[in-house]
Formats: sequence, C-alpha cells, structure tokens
Amino acid sequence: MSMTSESDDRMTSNVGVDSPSVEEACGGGNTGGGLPLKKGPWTSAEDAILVDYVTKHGEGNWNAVQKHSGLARCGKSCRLRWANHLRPDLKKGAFTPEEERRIIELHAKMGNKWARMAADLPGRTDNEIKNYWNTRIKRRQRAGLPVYPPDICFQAISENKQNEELGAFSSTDAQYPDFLPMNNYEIPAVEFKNLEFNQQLCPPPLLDIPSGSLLDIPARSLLAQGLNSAYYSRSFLSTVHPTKRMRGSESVFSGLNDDSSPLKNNDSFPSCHQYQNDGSLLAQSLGFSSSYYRNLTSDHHPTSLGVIPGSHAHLNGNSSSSEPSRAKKLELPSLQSQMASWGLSSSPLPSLESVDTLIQSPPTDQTESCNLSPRNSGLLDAVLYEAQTMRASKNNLQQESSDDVVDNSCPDLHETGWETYGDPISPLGHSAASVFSEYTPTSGSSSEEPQLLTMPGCKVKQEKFDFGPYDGKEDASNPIFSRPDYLLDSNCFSPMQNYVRTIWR
DNA sequence: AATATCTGCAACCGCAGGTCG
DNA sequence: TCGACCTGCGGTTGCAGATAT
Repeated sequence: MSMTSESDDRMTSNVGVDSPSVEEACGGGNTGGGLPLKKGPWTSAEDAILVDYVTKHGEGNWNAVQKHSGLARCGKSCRLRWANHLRPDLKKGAFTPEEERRIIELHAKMGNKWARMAADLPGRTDNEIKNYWNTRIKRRQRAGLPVYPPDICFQAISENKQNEELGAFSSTDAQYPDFLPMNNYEIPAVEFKNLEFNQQLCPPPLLDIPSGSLLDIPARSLLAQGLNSAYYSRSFLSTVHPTKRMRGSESVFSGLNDDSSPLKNNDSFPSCHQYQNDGSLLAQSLGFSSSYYRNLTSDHHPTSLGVIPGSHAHLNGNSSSSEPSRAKKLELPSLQSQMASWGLSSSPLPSLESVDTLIQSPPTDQTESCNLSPRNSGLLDAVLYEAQTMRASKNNLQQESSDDVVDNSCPDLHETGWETYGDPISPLGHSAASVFSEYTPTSGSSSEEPQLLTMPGCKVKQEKFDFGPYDGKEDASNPIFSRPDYLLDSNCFSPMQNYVRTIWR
C-alpha cells in the first residue's frame, strides 16, 4: 500500500488535522507556530518536502523539519516517515527467505526487539519487521503451528549447550550483550515481559489467555534457562518434594495456593498431572504444537474451557492485551514479578515447573506421590531435565529419583512411555500416543490423511505435525523433536538438527 | 454484483531514556 | 537536581485492498 501514490487531494481531505492530543504525542506541543499539524497518510508532496529537507540538512532535529520546511507534520511523524519509507537505503519489497529466517532467528534470541532486529537486517525497518512478525504470528497461531522452527530451537539449545560447556556467553550473547545477560540465574526482563501463556504452549482448555503470549518470549530464553547443569543439579535433579518446591512459589504467588485457591480444586482439572507427563506438551514447550492435541483436550475437558482461576490470566490481573503499556510495565504479571524476584537470590531458582505446576495442575495426591521429578512439569524445564537425565542415565539416576518416571534410556520410548503415561482416558494419553506413534518410523504415517491409531484402550487420530515455516508445505510430520533426549543429547543432536533443517526448508 | 470478512501495512500513541540549560 | 525537549522504541489502531460468501 503506497499512500504516497494516492491522490493528494483525497488524502488531504481525509486526513484530519492535528488535535491537542497529537501535539502531545508529537513531542511537547510543537504546533509549528500555530500551523495545525496533519495526521494520517503522507502525500507525495509532503514526502518530497521531507526528502528535500533531509537531503539538505540531514537527519535529526525533526521538529526543526516541521518548523523550517513548512510541513504540517510533527517531528515525530517526519522521523517515522523518513525512517520507514523515504530513507534511500531502504529495501523495498517482500522479505526474502533469508531475511525471513534471519528474523525468526533474531526473534528467538531477542524477542520483540524490532529495532535491534532491524539493525541486523540492512534496509529493513523495525516497523516492517514488527508487522511481518505479527502477521506471521497471527497466521501461525491460526494454523496451530509453532512459531519457531524446530531447528531454530535447536540452534538456541545448541548455543546454550556451548555456553554451558564453555562457561561463557555465546557469540550471540557477545553480539547482543546488553539484553542477553544470560547467566545461570539471571533472567532478562525482556524475556518475560510478555509472559502470557498461549495456546501454543499451554493446553487451551486449561488456559484462555488473550493474545500476546509466551510466543513473545524468545525461544532462546526459555531454552537457556534450563540448560545449566548446575541449576538442574541443584533444583531439578534433587528429589525435592514437589509440594515443597511449590511452597517456594507460594511465597511469591501469594494467594494462589492458599486454601481458597481454586488451584487446589482438583476436580476442576481432571488428570491435569498427566499433562505434565505428556510428550506432546513437551513438544509444545518448544513450540511444536499439535492442533489435534488441542482438539482432544478440548473435547475431553469441556468444563475447563474458561480461564483457570489462578492461571496467568488471573495472575496477571491484566487480561486485556490492549491495556496501556504503562500499566503492563508497572503492574508486572505475577510471573514476571516472580522472575524478577528470583534474580540472584541464594535460593534455587524456581523452575518453570513451578509456574507450570501452579497453572496447570493443582497439587493432588497423585502428583504428590508420584511426580517427584521435574519432568512432570511438562514444560521446557521438563525437556531439559530429561536431557540432563539422559546424560546421567549411565548412572541410572533417573530410576533412583522416581519409580514413576519414564526410562529415557529405553530406545522404545514410544512404547514404554505410552504404556507408562498413556492414560487411555486422559486426552494427554491420547496425545502422547499420537506423538510417540508418529515418531515411530514404521508407523506408516506417510499419508497426508489423518490416521486412526489404535492404542490400548483408545483410538487416536493421527495428525500431521506441520512445522512448515510459512506455507505449511513441508512434510514435517515426524515429531521426533518432542523427544527430549533427541533434543539435547549431544550424540544425536547434529543429525537431528540436520534432519530438522531438511524437513523445514 | 453486492456484501461481509480477512489481511497487511502505514501511521499513531504513549512511554522511556538521554541531553541540555 | 530538575524540568523541558528530543529521539527512539514497542504496542496498537485504522484503513484500503484482497478474498470469501
């Protein structure tokens, strides 16, 4: 859409003149000496004036532009117009595939730092990138697709693995040192700025959250958190009773776990703990979503379609995504406050599990008796935990931790895991079956058509995993990514990554 | 063909941080 | 130190074109 090519007359007639609010928005009441400031689309004549002025005087001092050139535009508007449309070094046209991929990579690392991303994409503006991303997010959310391609998740994992091994910041950190102070315990505020749980990461039946989402959290930050062995050895590999660790959160999530908290109402969330056992949710933690998963859970738990009391929607107390940004910033979501409070305190960093547990599952008898392992969180931390466990599998650590955990060293995870966790009644069980069976190379899921999988006690509709980046053309039906051991085990990482790259492209 | 809905983009808005007097 | 001003950033909105009904 090129406004400048439109009729100037029409534009002029359509565009309202400035108002006091505009003056305020445009930098402190700069009215241009009484000249009413214009709003709305720019005309080609205005563009010409602006280009001419900037050519002669250079960029900057934008209010002077309005003063000296006679443009009835506030300096802010001039700057925006110049930066986004008139700059000679701007690259026009659609993003190239390379640029698109770069954007995704950058977003995985930075989050919504559009200006930073623009600096890394010559000729592109932050606005352009932002629009692109938002459009892409919407599109993929509608399609129930993950936002981050798996290989980018792997990339982030890989970088953090390197961090872990080298004990130093990755090159990425060096590249963006100011906003990636990612050490073992420090969580950049930006990472959780928009920490809202989204259907991509949490089962929609459990959480009804407005847009703006965990998707905005850079994948890298999620991943980075969990990849520190020291952290895991301290807080995950320990067999702290979940309820005890829960209490650690209670102090912060005050009111959430008190006796009146609906979170304790187990009846509201049947089999919730099983979500945490479910590989599909693990996959979702990495953005590997399954629309089938959602459908299933929706079908099976119609009563939980609303907002969970105590879920982030409530924690936040800021359910409207259109709330003024200031309110968002001043009134941190509880989770964010939690994150901030963790900081470098001497206490072990509460895991995402805590968050997840709070949101997804009330402490139940079953969870108390069985879920001694963070794997049960079902979120990224669980993936990472399992990876750590895999590394330590030679020592059989995981078996010591709990009788209820999946033996990840078992090469037949899709069977063992299924039998162990696949509650034939639980939608999670179904989901897990779907995931694991799809993983099975011999599952015969090559067909484009959804398949019915007969599992012990249940019938599972097999749905294709679509990791297609933008057009959904790729055949990425193999949910191998959901396997934490494959995600993180260094022995299989590279071929896995190659595989993912292959199917993603 | 008319209307409704969706989509993408340009521009606006409010805020924060920096600079300067 | 304080306030005014400037600049930049990220979120949001409004509109025109595209697509669906």
